[in-house]
Amino acid sequence: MGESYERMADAVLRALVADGFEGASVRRVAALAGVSIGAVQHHFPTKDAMLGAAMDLAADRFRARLAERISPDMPAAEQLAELAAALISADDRDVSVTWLLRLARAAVDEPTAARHRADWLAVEDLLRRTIAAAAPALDDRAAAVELLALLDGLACSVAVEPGRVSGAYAESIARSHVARLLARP
Amino acid sequence: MGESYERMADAVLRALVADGFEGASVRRVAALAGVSIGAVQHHFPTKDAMLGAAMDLAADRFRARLAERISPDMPAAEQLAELAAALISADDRDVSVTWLLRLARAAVDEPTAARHRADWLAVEDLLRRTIAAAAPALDDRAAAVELLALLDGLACSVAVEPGRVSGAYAESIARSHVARLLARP
Amino acid sequence: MGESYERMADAVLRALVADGFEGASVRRVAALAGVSIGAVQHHFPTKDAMLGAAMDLAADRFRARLAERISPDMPAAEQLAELAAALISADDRDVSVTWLLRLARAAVDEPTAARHRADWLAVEDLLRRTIAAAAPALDDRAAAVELLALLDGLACSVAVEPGRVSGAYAESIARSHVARLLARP
Amino acid sequence: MGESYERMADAVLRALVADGFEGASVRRVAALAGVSIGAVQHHFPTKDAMLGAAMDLAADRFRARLAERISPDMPAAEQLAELAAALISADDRDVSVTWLLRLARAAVDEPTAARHRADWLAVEDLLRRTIAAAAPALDDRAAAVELLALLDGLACSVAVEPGRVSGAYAESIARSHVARLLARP
DNA sequence: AATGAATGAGGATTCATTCAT
DNA sequence: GATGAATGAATCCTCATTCAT
Repeated sequence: MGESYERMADAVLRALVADGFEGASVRRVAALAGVSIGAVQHHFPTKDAMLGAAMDLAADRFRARLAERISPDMPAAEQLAELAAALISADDRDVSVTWLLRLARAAVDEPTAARHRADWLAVEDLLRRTIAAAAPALDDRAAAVELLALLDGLACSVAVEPGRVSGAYAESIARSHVARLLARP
Repeated sequence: MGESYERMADAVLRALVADGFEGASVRRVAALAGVSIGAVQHHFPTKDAMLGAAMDLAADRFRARLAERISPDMPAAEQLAELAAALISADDRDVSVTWLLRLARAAVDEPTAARHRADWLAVEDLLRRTIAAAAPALDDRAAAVELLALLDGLACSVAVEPGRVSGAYAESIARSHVARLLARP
Repeated sequence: MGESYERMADAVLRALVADGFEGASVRRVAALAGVSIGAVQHHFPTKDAMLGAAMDLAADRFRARLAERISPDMPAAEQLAELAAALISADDRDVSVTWLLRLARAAVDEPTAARHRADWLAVEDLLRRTIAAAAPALDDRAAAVELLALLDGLACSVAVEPGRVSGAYAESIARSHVARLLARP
Repeated sequence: MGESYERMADAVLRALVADGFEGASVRRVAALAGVSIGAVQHHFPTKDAMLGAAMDLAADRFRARLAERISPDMPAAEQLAELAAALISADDRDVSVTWLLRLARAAVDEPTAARHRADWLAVEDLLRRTIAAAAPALDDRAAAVELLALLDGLACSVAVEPGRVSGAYAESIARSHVARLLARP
């Protein structure tokens, strides 16, 4: 991809996390990356492409984090707990803020919504399969939807209100939820 | 307040829900409300005032909805279930989208964050008190935080991915969660 | 219309005549009119509107010129000769250059083409009626098309090659053509 | 010259005819020719060179057309009629539009004007000599200027208003004009 | 001969805001 | 209470051009 490409994508992410979509102007990104405006637009022909690259970068980082934590050799129950903890993204504000910004944009921008739907369908599916493996008797669909919604909500709380809900507290709640879920009769 | 004031505030809300903060320009609001630009700025001296009015309008509508559903005479358990159902805002996309937009903005804008924190602290408190009344043996803090996060997540899902999570499905999940919560040993 | 509106439209015309469409940028027009960029765009929301206003201004000036020269009391033959002389626009380079620029734009821009066609159909019609009045035996259609094409060509020559075809020479050619036309057996 | 050179020059012509000078950007030409931007600029170091190549190409095509139609063995009267018909360029919109674009540019750009003047002086001269050969008694200068202006005007009409003046109608008018010219007492 | 990165100026347009009416 | 003129900064984007490969 080239060195400066990544520096630019990272600059977009920083601008996004610092000031939201309003702050992610081509000018500011160029300044943050230390390149010319034209250079930014050479790599990202349109602003949507620029934002998309930032979203992809955040997704990549999130997936890398996930791969670090979870291995296929773990018991399914443990995998589920780790998955839950990872989805809160408590330790990486960049990822959680970017995700939240994309979520809000998805509510008012159809292309973003399409990508968000595809991603979240995949995450729901992953949760379902893991739940089914760990507790075959459950209604895996309902359990997955509930768990994913809970994790989304917790991620929002940690990102915006760390004073009310700390990352550690959110993680403990998520782990309790998973434990209770797998213990259901 | 005047008739045109409300028409303008409603226009802000519509612009916000249609296109997010980027679409809520003074121009567009004036066009949507069918008044001149100057008229909008006569009532909302600054853009922040304009957005604030929209947020207040959304909050008012949400509170009205809540008051319709819940009466102090209900049993606490029933109050909790109704509260949960209401917080999903499944039947009023305007409210849920506006709330989501404000949430995302709170992640990158401190004044917005301050107002959001105050509101959500109050909601958590309301949930805690209701939970404490309905099931005194529980850890009301943890239960309230978990429930609120779940409802936030469900509201997001319904607003952005109604195909994956319908309003009715979200409500059934919320009611099951409350039922399980109150049934804990 | 307002005083500054006319000053702006005139500035557009000057920019157009000085440098063609490439020179008629909003920036330059604002500078030429001595107003801010925003002021220009307050009156001309889009660049096409700006150019259209300039075209209209040129058309107005041309019509005023025409009205000065021709009165309904003149004999039809004299009217035709005056009309021909006026259509060369030999004495107003602004008008002839603007007309030529619009003609070229009409070749590659459909909206401009539509307006040009409507105008020239009307001019052809005026010529036909005048020819029919002055020399009823002629094929007025063919005579009008030929005369109009000749005048267009002469106007181009005078505007671009005054050294080869002076305004006076062009007018004498046009008058000879009209005289020969009306003398046809 | 190379194969790709011609493909590029042709792409410039197509871009020019499709959208005028504004559409003839290096980018668009590269896209139309299916080559890289750098490739275009390798052959045409500057944009003016690129436009010049397109003009030359159009001139070449026009000259080829002329050579097809006219031979030195024809009677002068016939040569004149064929010359007139060819100058309308009724059957090659690319040529007539390119010529019209250059004409308009000549009105506001001195270098273009210089080239246009040289070309048109040559054409006038050719017409004069042919007229002098066919009808020695005429004022060849005036006749040539009038004929050339008529043909220019007809070419414009056919290029921009084919609905009002078809190519065939323009040609018949031109031929009548020549016939009348040569029949003058 | 051809490519693509990089530049920086300039394009039109939208924006929130001020002010006089 | 309402209007519309005016401002100037900021928006994204396209442009022609240079340079290293």
